[in-house]
Amino acid sequence: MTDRPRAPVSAGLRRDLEILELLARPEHASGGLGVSRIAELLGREKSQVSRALKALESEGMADRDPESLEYRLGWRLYALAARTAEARLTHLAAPYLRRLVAALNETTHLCVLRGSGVLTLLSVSPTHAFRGLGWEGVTVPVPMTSAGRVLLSDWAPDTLRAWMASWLKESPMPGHPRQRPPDIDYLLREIAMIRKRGFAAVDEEFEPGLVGVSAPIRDFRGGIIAAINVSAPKGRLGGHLDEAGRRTLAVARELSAKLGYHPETRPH
Amino acid sequence: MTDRPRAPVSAGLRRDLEILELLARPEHASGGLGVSRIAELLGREKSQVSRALKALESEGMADRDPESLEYRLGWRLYALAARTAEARLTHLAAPYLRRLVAALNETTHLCVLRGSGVLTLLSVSPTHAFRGLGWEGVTVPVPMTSAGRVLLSDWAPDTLRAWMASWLKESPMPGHPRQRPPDIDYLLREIAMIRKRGFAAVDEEFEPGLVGVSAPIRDFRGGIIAAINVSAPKGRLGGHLDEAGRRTLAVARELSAKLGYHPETRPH
DNA sequence: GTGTGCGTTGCGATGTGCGCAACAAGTATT
DNA sequence: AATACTTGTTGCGCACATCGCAACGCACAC
Repeated sequence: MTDRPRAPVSAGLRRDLEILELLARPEHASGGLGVSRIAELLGREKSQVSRALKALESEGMADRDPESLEYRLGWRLYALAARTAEARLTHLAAPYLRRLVAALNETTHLCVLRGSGVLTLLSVSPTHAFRGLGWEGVTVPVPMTSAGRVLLSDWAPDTLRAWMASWLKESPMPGHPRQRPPDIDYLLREIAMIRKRGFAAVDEEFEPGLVGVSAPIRDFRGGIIAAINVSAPKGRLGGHLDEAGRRTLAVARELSAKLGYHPETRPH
Repeated sequence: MTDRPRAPVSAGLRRDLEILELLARPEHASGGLGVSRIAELLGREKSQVSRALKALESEGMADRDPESLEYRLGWRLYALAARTAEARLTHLAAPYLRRLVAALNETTHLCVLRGSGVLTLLSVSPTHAFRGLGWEGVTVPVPMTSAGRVLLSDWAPDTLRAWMASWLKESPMPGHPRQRPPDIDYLLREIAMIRKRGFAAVDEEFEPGLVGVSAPIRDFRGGIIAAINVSAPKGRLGGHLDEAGRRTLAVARELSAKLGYHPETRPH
């Protein structure tokens, strides 16, 4: 307020995205939301929300049910999303994940590093599972998950320390308050092991009773762009976690090859 | 310029979407675009484009390659869309099913793969038929129904074999003891035909006297997420099953487009 | 050296979004 | 029926964010 030297703010964009993010929350996605409720949840003036939503609707970013006057996400968002790099990767990866599911009979995920979290792009579940649906589009903390560690595993140690320090500052563990992140040296040792054997395994570090393995996906440039993850209750997968890791790694290597990766193309 | 009586414009949003739309163009999607080129294509000041893109990037709507300084679409679009795809489907499908009902005068269903069966999310019947209470919430075995076969139809043959094997183990045909599942080679041939002509048809395989056609629904990721099915007594629909299939396919394509599916999103 | 291309930044004038308050329309309460 | 609630939209003045120009930093070419 006093001496902001230059405030490169884009208030409108942030407001619009807050609204869209709210519409995307799973608990609202099915029903839709009205103006007043959105304004209340966001702590904004309903007049602003009304005008913003009208604009969003006229641009196709939100749809409105003419009867109930409730808003939901619009067609244009989906059209745009189809063109992202993530969509292409997801599409290529789907058959590989299905093969892994057929082999292991456990749910598999395709994950990427997004900002300060691990974003799940795609989940594929075996026949006996209730339903995937849970994790797509959701982010989980990086350092406690096998997928997150794999995604960090080609970084230099000092880069990693710096990243981890800033991550700790900005990530107050929303939703998982009891979890404490691992200390950095432990993480570095884990990552060294990941590089050695090619895949990561975690045993109840992220969720009690849950184990998981992950292996990296590389593209033609040689860097890690994504991870394939398998997660399951410890009772089912705990006994043969190592074998699951090797199979995951094998599938990840095939997908990497499909993306143009050659093992000698390692990054600098 | 002179007397805009009331201008409820949201210039910022429009500008941002113009930029995103440009980044989404297939010819740029792989390469990325620089600030000057975007400004030129849009006829805007490059300073504005620079600032707008900085904001978009900070919100995750655009990604920037630090080397080439080129922008492309960001992860957040994908994350927003992925979380709501399912809810959006159930909400959007109803009018399309009704249109199909109006055209064919037969009951139509919206089906998804859930667990080891085909779950019907929504049924729409013509006025003369019994209302409701038909199939919503009910699951039927995958391999004997046209909807089930459609839902499997973008899987690779070996994945399909593995899936089918585990399905046979865990699905003792509850409720339909006299039905024997088709052998796998037959199923593979059927699926090959589905891929070729775009829809599936079954003739009394699931229930004596019952015929049905199904066509796939794809979302912005390109994968099959649901199927539209038309089922009817053979006496009524059997004569023009092929035409019904083509009409179902046409409606399914429209719905897929509404969900953000672009045909060129298909894998090779 | 000077030429081009790129992307970023300072700054004043302009125009847009902000927030209050009034309004319209619908639904429950008496 | 009249009232008191909803919920969503709109008018309007002021403040401030954005626009567009111009200058700048930087890289590369010749």
